[in-house]
Amino acid sequence: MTTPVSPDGTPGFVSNYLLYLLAAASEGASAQFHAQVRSSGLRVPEWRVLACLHDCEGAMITQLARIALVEQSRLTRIIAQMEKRGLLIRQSDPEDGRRVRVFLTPEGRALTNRLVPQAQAHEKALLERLTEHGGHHLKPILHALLNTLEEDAPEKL
Amino acid sequence: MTTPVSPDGTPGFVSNYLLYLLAAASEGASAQFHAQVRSSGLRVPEWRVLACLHDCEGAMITQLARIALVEQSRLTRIIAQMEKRGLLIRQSDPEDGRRVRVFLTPEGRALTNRLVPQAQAHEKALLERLTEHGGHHLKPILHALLNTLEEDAPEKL
DNA sequence: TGAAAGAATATGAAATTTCATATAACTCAG
DNA sequence: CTGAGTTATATGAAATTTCATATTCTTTCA
Repeated sequence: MTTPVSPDGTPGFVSNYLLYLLAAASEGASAQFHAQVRSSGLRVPEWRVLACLHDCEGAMITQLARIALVEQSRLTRIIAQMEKRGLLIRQSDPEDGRRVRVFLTPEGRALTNRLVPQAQAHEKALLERLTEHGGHHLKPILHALLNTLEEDAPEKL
Repeated sequence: MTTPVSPDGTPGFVSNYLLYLLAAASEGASAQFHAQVRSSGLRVPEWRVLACLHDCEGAMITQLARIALVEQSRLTRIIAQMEKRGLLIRQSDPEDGRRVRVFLTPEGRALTNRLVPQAQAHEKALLERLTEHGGHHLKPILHALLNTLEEDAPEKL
């Protein structure tokens, strides 16, 4: 997270490189909340799955993988673990037998309903600390970036 | 990357959640360039190490880990692999025998000097596509975010 | 219809990552 | 100058991740 500068103080390439800034911002901004996630007994991708299901119960593995930013075969195993733990269940789609739809169990939903407000509170606090520095620009510009990226992405919905 | 919406079209929590936007933006923005990295025979953390060394030859493992956003023991092994491949060398610091300082080999430097301009070109292109959407705000606000995070971070320099 | 192509998920096996801790080197108080 | 505390790096072992591919089901279209 520390801004890297050369020994002589020259700013260098990395410290102002967009992809570094994005990765560092994502890591840094997430660090505190992710600690809360872990102390709730979840790993980050598991929390992401729960958050996605909060919005989209019954989503397919592939959808969840895309939204949770996790590779599909990895997500399959994560989902399997979470099912064993009783956080969610898989159900094959009667409309299309290839699809597996994922649903929260009551326990999973309870955990999700505890974490989502924590996430929102954390977000709020973070944005408030940024107001003096144009914090209200942040989300809009990230949306713009994502939209721009989707334009030319070979992304199958 | 796809904006997740509920089946009924309700925007949902995730699609406007800051930490999601940051992670998705970072992933999405990096995807194309990281493909170039891999086709140069490097994995992403290896590229990050090279980029850091480009700015800070002779950095310590711990510094590199922090800047490259990689956990220390993992970086130790990545550095070992890169050394075997002849991209860099380790040298223990005569001032302080605990420290290991890392230097590029000519081969490593050549690769770095090929990739850094590619990274810069990619960044430039991306920012240009964002100009209509306030792209010039992006880097400043990310810097502001990082600064804010550093303020209260227990970060040892 | 039924064979080929396409999609969604699962899985084996190798490689990597993580976590805790070991090792080695330094600092400093007494 | 000695030992407790600290810092930097390394490492063992378990767990996870990756990559390629298998499996299962669906769609297409000749």
